[in-house]
Amino acid sequence: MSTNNKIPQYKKLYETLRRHIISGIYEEGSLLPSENELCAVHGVTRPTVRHALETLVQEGFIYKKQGKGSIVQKPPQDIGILSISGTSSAIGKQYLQTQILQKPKITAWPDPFSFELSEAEKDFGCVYIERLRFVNEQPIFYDINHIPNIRLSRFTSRTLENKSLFEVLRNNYQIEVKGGEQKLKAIRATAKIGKLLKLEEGAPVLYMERKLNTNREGFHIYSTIFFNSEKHTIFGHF
Amino acid sequence: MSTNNKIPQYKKLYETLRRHIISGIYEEGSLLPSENELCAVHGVTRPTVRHALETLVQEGFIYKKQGKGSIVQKPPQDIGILSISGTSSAIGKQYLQTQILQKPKITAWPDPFSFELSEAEKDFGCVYIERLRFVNEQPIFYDINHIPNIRLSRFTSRTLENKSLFEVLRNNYQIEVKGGEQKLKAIRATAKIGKLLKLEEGAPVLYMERKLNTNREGFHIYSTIFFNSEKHTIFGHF
DNA sequence: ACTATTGACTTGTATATACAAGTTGAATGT
DNA sequence: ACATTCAACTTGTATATACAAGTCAATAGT
Repeated sequence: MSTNNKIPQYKKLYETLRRHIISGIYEEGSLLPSENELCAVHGVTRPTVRHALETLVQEGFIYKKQGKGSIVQKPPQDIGILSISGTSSAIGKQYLQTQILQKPKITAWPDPFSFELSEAEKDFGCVYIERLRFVNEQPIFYDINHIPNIRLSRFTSRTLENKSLFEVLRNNYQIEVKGGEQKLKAIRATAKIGKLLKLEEGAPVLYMERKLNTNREGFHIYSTIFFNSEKHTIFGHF
Repeated sequence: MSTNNKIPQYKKLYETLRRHIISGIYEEGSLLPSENELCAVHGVTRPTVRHALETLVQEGFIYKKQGKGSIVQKPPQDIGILSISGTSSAIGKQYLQTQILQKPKITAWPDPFSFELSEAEKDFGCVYIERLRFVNEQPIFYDINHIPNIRLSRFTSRTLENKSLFEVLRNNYQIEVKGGEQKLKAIRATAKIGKLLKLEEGAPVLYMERKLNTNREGFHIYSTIFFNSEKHTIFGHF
């Protein structure tokens, strides 16, 4: 079979439930099957089921209530990461467009680099991507990404247009973002940033640098983000 | 006894280990006793010990490595919440001073309020606190806090000067912050904000609104923060 | 002197079971 | 008609056990 049996059962169950929640099989606010039902259906014991559910709780897909059950939540965009909350209306994916300014390109790490790199990361060089995102045709989000070039075959030829970078990494390379750290600042737009985000020079811009951890040890995603917060807000769960 | 036995064992063990880590009994990078040792010492079984350790992992106090053990990390300031990272040097608590602009004061909720309130929260009114924080005598952090006035007896008479609000809530009211959501913006300093943070009017200021969840259901902490990011950065884990 | 293997540790996954505690709706009693 | 009790669910906590898999140092073999 294609889905290897080396994957632990609790993780398989987690993946299944996660897929179901994302695909909308369970309505927001509705109950998941009870733990005992899940045991019966998937042929595992309750601790295993609970392990899977705990992971879903951690990532915000469900919350639990004793005596009641596991309640499905509106799936967050990403774990603890960002979503954009507009002043006008909720931003569905249809309104968010992504333009690739720099296609994935293999290069050396910038020197100096804002974060400290592990040895493995230094040795392999990195993949570099620049994107500009639009909400209702207005540029609001300019991000520069550095990803270590470790076991990312054919990554540079993948198209990221209007796709989530995280989803590509997850689906094609089994890389999952697990958390990370970030630095935040409010800065004045430089001429370049102002031009990209259609702001006058000197306008306040939200600036962030982030280092994201993944399930691959020593493999981190580094992003620098410039955000036009004139009409929109960055919204995050944690 | 004073420590009630209704507290689950895994939680007692968690509290104990947490206290030990914070007090510095375990050096950063060193190993915690193995799971089996902890079983023997505390008279519980491995799943119980593992439950306690999982909680510590989630909160960033330790991380685990299969075959090796549980490794102690530099305790984070708070769960997923903020710390301040200076340009000059690491900021120890000795350099961070807090001035209370508005002592805890019982009042009605502002109307309108940035976040939606639960019924219970609306009914009870709130406690209002304003603080200004200094790093090396420079003001960098102005925060406005609203806390629902539910079972917070004698809170208004407590002194918060140079104490963590979270620690007071945790130690005196058993309220633990569990996560939350936030909105981020970069704005121009108004006259008032500029004066408080010693910035010229119009200078970029990092603005955030946050709603923090706690272990008390329906009890949230609401904060509005203005941050002077001229020389410092907000640093956060998630 | 160097390499490979073994064994004793560690954490990770999983089973089977039991009872406590919170929720809910149906049955019961007034 | 209404309130109370109760039974059948739910998740929460905990025990006891087993084996898999990763780490590391001592041991044995060359």
